[in-house]
Amino acid sequence: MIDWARLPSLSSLRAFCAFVQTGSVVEAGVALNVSHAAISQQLRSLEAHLGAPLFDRSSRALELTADGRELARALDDGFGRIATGVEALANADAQRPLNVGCTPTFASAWLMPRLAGFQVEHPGIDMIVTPSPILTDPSPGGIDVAIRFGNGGWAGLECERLLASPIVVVGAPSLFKGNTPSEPRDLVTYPWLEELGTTESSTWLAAHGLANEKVLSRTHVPGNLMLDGARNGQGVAVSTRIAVAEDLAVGRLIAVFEDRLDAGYNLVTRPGVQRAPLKAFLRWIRREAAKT
Amino acid sequence: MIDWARLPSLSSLRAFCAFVQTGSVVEAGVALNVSHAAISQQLRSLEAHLGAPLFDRSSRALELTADGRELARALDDGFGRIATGVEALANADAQRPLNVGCTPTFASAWLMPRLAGFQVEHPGIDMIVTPSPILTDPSPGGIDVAIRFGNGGWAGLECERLLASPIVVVGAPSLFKGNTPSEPRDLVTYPWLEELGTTESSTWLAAHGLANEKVLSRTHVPGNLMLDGARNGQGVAVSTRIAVAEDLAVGRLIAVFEDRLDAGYNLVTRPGVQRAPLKAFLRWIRREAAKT
DNA sequence: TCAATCATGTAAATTCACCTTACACATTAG
DNA sequence: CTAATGTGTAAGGTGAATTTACATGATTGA
Repeated sequence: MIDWARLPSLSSLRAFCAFVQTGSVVEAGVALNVSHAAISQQLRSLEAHLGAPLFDRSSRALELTADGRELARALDDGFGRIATGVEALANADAQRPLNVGCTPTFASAWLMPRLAGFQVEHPGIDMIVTPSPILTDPSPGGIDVAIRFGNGGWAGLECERLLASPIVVVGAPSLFKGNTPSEPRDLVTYPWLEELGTTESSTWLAAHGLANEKVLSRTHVPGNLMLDGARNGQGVAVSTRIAVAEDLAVGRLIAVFEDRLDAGYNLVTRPGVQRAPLKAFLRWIRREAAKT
Repeated sequence: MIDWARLPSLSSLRAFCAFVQTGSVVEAGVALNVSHAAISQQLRSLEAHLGAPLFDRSSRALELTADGRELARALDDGFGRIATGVEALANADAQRPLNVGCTPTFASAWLMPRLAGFQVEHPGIDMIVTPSPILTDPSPGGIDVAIRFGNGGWAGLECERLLASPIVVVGAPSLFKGNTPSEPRDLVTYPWLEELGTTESSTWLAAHGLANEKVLSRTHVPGNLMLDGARNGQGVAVSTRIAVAEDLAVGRLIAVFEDRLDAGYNLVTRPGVQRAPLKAFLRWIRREAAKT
């Protein structure tokens, strides 16, 4: 264990190290971006603290004493190791891929089509998109940012609205055969599709006073298949307007109900420091969202 | 060459290192003798500077991330090396013997008899006394302090009056046979003794208007033998009152002339920092001189 | 040999990084 | 549940470090 109290001020050690490396008080000042006077005083205070002369001041140019050279070696080693460690961290940090968590639906409908643009802008940053229907929290070394649907309120996380998007219930035109449901209750006569691990359909039904109704059928499918199924007319699905925007536009799906709630997709991050790649991604995705 | 601009503040690195070693913010504060809040802020600023999360703050006790552990290793190594270097220097410095330069006469007459007292007070400090008739300057790694006769004015050195002492011309009673000289001129009829390498006799004669007088004889002897010769009645010698005090007191020598000049012995040191053993010696010798 | 230049030293004023204080809040233990 | 413990944050204070301005002494070149 290091006895910090016995160490001289780190500034003075740094000044000494810089002086040794540059060979002059003036240049050491340049290296540390301070005036030569600052260096001069630090060197003096270092000598005073150690109680040993480090320089032979008999000529104009300072020369190291034997003691001084010994200390110089130690400092060069020590600070060198520290600098290396810090650099390594900065690099490792920049290179670890950026991990984005979101729902499979959002990933395929909104994120993936745009992601190429980000990678063109930031060729150095590798990415992992982790689609998962369940809420996975950002964690150090894991997910950097999650894109979640909802209206915030996740404890211990920072949340920022990315895109407002109403919840919609969709189905293929072939499913309704021109007989579009007009009441939520009408939907219980249709088969339902639901993402594995979620209960969005129940939640939606409950929100519309149909908590105890039994629907025709419920099919749980892996996330990315839910909308595929809906497009094929296999049932109705609860989704978000954003996720099905394209399908609605080309008429592949019909939105039979749309909730005007203050909900949407959010950027969810850990509070505190954000590493550089994450910051770049957040800047980019905010801009993309604003384009919509 | 280290790129100092890229390094985070050394204080924050130190705080992080202390935190790792102690395992808690509070204890790190204790180790560095600051408040826990100071540590907390430093850690935060370090994370911000590096742009990488170093801690998992999900529970109360901070836990290091993988990045954090890596940095911790680097810092522990680096600061460890630095601390070792500094310690080594402090020790080496304290152990190198203290080197005192003075004239042989002063050494044997004044310094050596008292030196035992110093070594009793400071058993850890080894000493070298380097008697030399010529002026040897204090230098790093060499003489720590010189004790010189004169009245100052040595360029580039610090000078402090230790003992006032007139110059005296002495001879053995047997030499004068009761016929003590009363005029400086009378002395040219006696044989002279002089320290090897010095010209004190000529200086003294010149100072008394006898520059061109030829004396009976001049014998140059190694320093410590000059007074021995004088005691044996082999001639007159120029010395200082201090150096012959004992001889005068017991009547072994007679001071035939005494100059009342502002001269005496001085402590001559290099300006700047003084290592611990030197400081102790200076304190001691000032006290000894004051006793006289 | 003399000024001109260059490198370092010093003093005093200033600034800003760092610290303390004080309070808040969360977690763990009893 | 309350108390004890550990960390976070804000605001304000302080001193270490820095700058500025000038001095000194060495070196260089005319």
